[in-house]
Amino acid sequence: MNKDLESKIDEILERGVSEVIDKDNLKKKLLSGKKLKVKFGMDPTSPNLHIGRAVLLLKLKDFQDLGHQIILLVGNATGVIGDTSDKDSERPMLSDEVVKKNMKAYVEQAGKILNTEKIKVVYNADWLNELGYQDIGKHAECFSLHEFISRENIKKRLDEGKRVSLREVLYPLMQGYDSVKLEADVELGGNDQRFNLLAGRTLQEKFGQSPQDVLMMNIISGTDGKKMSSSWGNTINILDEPHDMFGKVMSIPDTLIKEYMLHCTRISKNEIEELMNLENPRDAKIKLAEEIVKIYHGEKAAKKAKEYFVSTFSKKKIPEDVRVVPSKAPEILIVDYMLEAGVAESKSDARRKVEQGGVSIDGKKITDTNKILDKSFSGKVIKVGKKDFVKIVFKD
RNA sequence: GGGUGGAUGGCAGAGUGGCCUAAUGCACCUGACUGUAAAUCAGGCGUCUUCGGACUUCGGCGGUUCAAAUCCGUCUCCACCCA
Repeated sequence: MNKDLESKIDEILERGVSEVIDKDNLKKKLLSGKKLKVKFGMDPTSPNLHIGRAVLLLKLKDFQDLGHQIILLVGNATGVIGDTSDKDSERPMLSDEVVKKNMKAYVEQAGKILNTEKIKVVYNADWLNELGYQDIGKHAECFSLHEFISRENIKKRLDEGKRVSLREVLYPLMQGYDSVKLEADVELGGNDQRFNLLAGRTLQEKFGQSPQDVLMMNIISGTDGKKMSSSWGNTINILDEPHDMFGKVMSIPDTLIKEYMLHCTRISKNEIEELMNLENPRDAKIKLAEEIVKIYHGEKAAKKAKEYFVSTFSKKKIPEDVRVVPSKAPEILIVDYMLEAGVAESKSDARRKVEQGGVSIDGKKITDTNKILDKSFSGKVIKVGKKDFVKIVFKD
C-alpha cells in the first residue's frame, strides 16, 4: 500500500515536470498524509483552454486524486497588469462581470479533467486591492531589479529595444503575495512561470511562513513544433470538436508523439514504450489521438472520430455527417456559396481555390469560377482543400 | 527637462518622389508526394471583376507636387542617449 503510494508520488513529481523546488521536501509533505493546499492561478482573460494548459490540469488531477485541496486563484487583479512571462501585451481592465463569466467558462473546461466541485475558487483582487504603497514597498524590498531584468524573456525584450513597462515588475510581487494570503503548500505553473512562482517562496518566508514547494510543468509544442500558445494559432483546444481534435493530433510531427503521450494523457509509461516501438508511427499517433479525444469527449466520441479519420483521410471517402449549409438563393455562383459557407475568406480567395484545383463536388473537380449551382446540386457535397466539406441544400 | 532615431501588409523587415500591391523571410492557403506527419517541390497570399481591368493600403489628420510609403506641417505612440 505504502509502496503503491510512493510510486504514485514519484510519478507525480516526474511526469511532464520540468523542475521541482524543493523536491525532497515536497515528497515528504506528500507522504506525510497532510492535506495540502495546492495553488494554481488563472488569468481571467482567455477562457479558451488548449491541451498545453491541460498538462497542468492533469497534474492537478493527480493531486486531487490523492485528496489534496486545489485552490483556483482567479487573477482579477493580476490580469490587469499583464504577465511578463507570457505575452508582451498589457491588458485592459476587466469588469467583474466579465471576470466571473470567464472564470465560469474556465471551470467548465477544467471540469473535463478535474472534479470542480472540490475546487476552491478565490479572487486575488480581494486582498491585493487592499494594499497600499507601504505594503508594496515592503514586498518589493525583497527583490532586486537585477533579478527581474535578467530573466530571459525580459532580457530579450530589452535587448531588442522593446518596451518593458515598469508596472510589469509588480506582477511577480502580486503572485507571490497571493501565496502568502493562501498559505499555499504547493504551487503549480508552467516552467515559464519560474520567477513568479519563486517570488511566492521569498515572500512567504518574509511573512514567517514555510515556503511553498513549486512544481513546474513543461510547455509542450504545438501542432507546428513550436511552443503551443494561443498567440501562435498552433493549439489543440479542449473545446475542439472530436473530429477536429483528432485531426489536429494527427497533424503533429512524429517527433512529438512521445511528448504528447507523456504530457497530455495518462497512458502508462510501459504502454508508451510499447507504442513507440510500433513499426508505423502513424499507429502510435492514432492511439494518441484517440486517447486525447477520449479525455475531453468520452470513449464513444473518440472511437467515432477515429473511424471518421480513417475513412475520410486514409480511404478518402466523403464523410457521412458533414456540415449542411442551405443556399439563400435558388441559383448561386459557386464562389458566392463558398463565401457564405465560410470555406473561403473572400470571393477572390474562393476564385483562387477553384483556379488552383482545390474545389470539387461529389469528387469531380471544379475548374470554372463562374459555375452556377442550382437545385440539381441539392444534397451534393462540396470539398474545399483537404478537410473542408459542406453539403449544399436548396430550399424549395 | 534636453537631444536623437523610429511607426510599412498576420509577424519580422527592405524601400526615402514615378519602374510600389510595396523586396525578402516566417506564418497562412492550394496542388504534387504521403501516413490530412515531417521534409521537399510547384503555385498562391488586399478587395471587386464581364479577366480587359477597376478600386483601396505604408501610425492619424492636413499640405506641396502632374505624381507621395517616400517631401513639408501637425498630432498620437514607441525606443535610445543625456539629466
